[in-house]
Amino acid sequence: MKQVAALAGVGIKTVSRVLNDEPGVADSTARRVRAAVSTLDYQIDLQAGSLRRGDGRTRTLGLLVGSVDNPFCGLIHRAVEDASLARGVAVFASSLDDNLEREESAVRAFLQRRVDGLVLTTAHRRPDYLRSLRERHIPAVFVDHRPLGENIDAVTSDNRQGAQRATEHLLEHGHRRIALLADRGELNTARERRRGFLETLGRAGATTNDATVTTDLGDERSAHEAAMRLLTSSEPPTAIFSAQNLITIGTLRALRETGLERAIALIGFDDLPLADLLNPGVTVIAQDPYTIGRLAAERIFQRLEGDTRPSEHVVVPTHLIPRGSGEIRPPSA
Amino acid sequence: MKQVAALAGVGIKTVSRVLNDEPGVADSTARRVRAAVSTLDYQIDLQAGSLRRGDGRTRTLGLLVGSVDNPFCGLIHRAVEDASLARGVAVFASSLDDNLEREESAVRAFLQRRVDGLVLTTAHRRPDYLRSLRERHIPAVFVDHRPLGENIDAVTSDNRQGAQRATEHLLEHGHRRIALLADRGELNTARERRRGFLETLGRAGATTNDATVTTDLGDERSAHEAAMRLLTSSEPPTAIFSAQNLITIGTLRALRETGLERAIALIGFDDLPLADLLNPGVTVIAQDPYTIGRLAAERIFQRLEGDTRPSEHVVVPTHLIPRGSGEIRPPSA
DNA sequence: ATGAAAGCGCTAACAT
DNA sequence: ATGTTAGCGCTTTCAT
Repeated sequence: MKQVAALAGVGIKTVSRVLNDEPGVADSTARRVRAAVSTLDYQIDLQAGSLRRGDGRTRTLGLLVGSVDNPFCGLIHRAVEDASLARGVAVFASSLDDNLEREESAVRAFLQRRVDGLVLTTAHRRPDYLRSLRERHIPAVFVDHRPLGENIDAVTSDNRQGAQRATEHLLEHGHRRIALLADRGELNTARERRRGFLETLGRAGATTNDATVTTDLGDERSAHEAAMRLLTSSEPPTAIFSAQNLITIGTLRALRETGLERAIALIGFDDLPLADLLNPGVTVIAQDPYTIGRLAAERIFQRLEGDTRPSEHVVVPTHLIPRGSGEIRPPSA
Repeated sequence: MKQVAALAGVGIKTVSRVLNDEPGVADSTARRVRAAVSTLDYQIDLQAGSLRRGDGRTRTLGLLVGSVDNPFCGLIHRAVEDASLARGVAVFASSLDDNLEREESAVRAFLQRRVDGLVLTTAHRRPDYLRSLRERHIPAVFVDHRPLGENIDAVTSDNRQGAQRATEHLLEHGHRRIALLADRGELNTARERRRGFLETLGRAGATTNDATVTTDLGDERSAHEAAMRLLTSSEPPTAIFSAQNLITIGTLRALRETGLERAIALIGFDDLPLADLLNPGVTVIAQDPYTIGRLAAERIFQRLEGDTRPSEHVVVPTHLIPRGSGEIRPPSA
């Protein structure tokens, strides 16, 4: 900046003013400064600026999602990016992998780089770093998974209602023996979905014995194994509710292998690309990850602009997309 | 840091030494410092440090990919993240959207934040910012799309060879009237794939008239329209080579709508999730985005460690995955 | 083994 | 309208 000032024949504060579009610079001066910037191919150092700036802002956000190579997370990421780009804010992205330590170190890395705010998915029930964030007045919004406790901004899908809807749909189509294949039990999304499932069954007067609940399915492979066990058992269910993306895929493969894809109903939580082109099409409870990310980013920026309203848990509705697999009726019906 | 020093009863340089694991601090002193850090919940400011540090490194990388919500890009991103995490480096991620201006401003945003290196996908043939990067000695590696010119590190798929392989596969199965549905012509990946396609046809003695080439298909919708036009024409092809992800999906929908999915062969460039569960399964030329990202990140870190070997274009092989759609024979055969 | 002082590139505050 | 000076939080350099 000193060099630019020298070349333009002005003081460095004038260069700073021009580059930050501050008022009080004559047009002719501004032009000379811009010419010098261009000649020297100068780029301002935002980091150095943030060190001295009144608000201390780095124009940087930290984003922690399940994994950056997961389509659901990709859309959240894209929404956060879109909202940030419009405000000249850059986004650090990291993957969580449902790993408690990874989460801690990712948040630490963000703090050490002085991000202005955080959009976080958490694997913790009560993350330790929440206190640090509050002390530093760094706004955080949780997406997808939400920690316990009050006073926390969060945006999630309506997991319970989505699971209810799926279960009702299967009941309406005559099923009574429905199996749930669910994610790791510590995750609150998984718990909410299981609760919605069991409550709906209970309300319909189905005994719990009618339902087989398998939890702690962490990946496609374990879901596949669990589904195979179910399908080859002496009393297989007439319908399956797979409460997560990868679990749905594992189940689909098992159905295909056993040739039961037209005999046993399936509804999956979360949409899959190409789900409509399969035969039968896969009925799903679709989430809206872009909206989740957008709302989370908007909340962060509101907080950064001084919004001090009480924190809020925003619940984004899901919707059922019937495509065939969820409309299969049980044999007896 | 001053507060930590005061609490621990040492000078601030000693705190700095402890936090950076520099030698020359007595064990007992280090313990006192760490206790103070913990009491005050202090996190070092890496940005401020980089301002004064000899190498000026920010421990930050910029990543620009097609779009962060694209599964291909997600895997590149994940690979770059994995390599960076191991080195204590954080990653800024941005989406390109095949937009020239967006690319320029993303790179500018990275430079203003003083990233140590860049992993870039480009929509330009000759990006202007290359000069700036060289002047600043900021290493950059291009992934997927590569700019023209020498002296550029890049990691891409073997687009030409992959297209050759797809075309040969269709020829071997008896096809002579093969249509190519391709991406925007400016993209060098698209050009390479078209070249591989046409060369292979030529070598087989097929006249160019036998091939219908449609280019500039930017998204799923336009691909769908082009495929519908092709399939409902008076002389439809007996096989289609769709040279990109979204184009394959658009083509699949068109085949499904016209009921021709078992009559006309299809090979897609780039794998699709669930492609094996469709009926028929979708034969593809699979790329290896994780490897592309991993090699790119490794190259960046080599450069940062002082490697000055000549730059290199690393070509990652593709492989054909036969699943049914590509093995359909033409009616006459 | 430890600390004091200078300075990285910028912006705030206060000149002029 | 423009410039000067101090100082953000750290690391470097050089003392002790």
